[in-house]
Amino acid sequence: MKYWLIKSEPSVYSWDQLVADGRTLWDGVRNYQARNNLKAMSVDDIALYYHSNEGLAIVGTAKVVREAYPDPTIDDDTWVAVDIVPLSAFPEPVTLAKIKQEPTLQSMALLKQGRLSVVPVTSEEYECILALSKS
DNA sequence: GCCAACGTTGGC
DNA sequence: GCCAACGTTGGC
Repeated sequence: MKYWLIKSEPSVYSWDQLVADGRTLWDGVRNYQARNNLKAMSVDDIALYYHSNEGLAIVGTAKVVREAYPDPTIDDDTWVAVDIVPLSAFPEPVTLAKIKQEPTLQSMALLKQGRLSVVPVTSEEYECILALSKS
């Protein structure tokens, strides 16, 4: 079991939209590092769902239900997509500001590599964020 | 809306 | 193969 964090701009595809759809394909990744992270995902891995640009917070968790396959939105098998379903919505969104204040989370890939849209999360970081989401 | 960070492209 | 120029992302 691995943990990830995936970013989406709410104006493009929000958490609410994911919940409404029940399932979606995570496509459109055009960055090699992010692509490699997508490829490293396994079924049942959990991804924290982060709203970038607006919200600036992790709002819930999603589960990987299909491993990387060629991105159907582009005619180039360099790029891949995965399928995810919503798992649980956070009672309290965990904001970026909060993450920056938390000593345990200082080394998160989210902070180190701000521009990467798919980043790995350690189990320690995951547990910490989960705890913050309940406060 | 601005700007910093950083990945990618292309000329040499 | 290096590095400058450029484009994109995302926080503020």
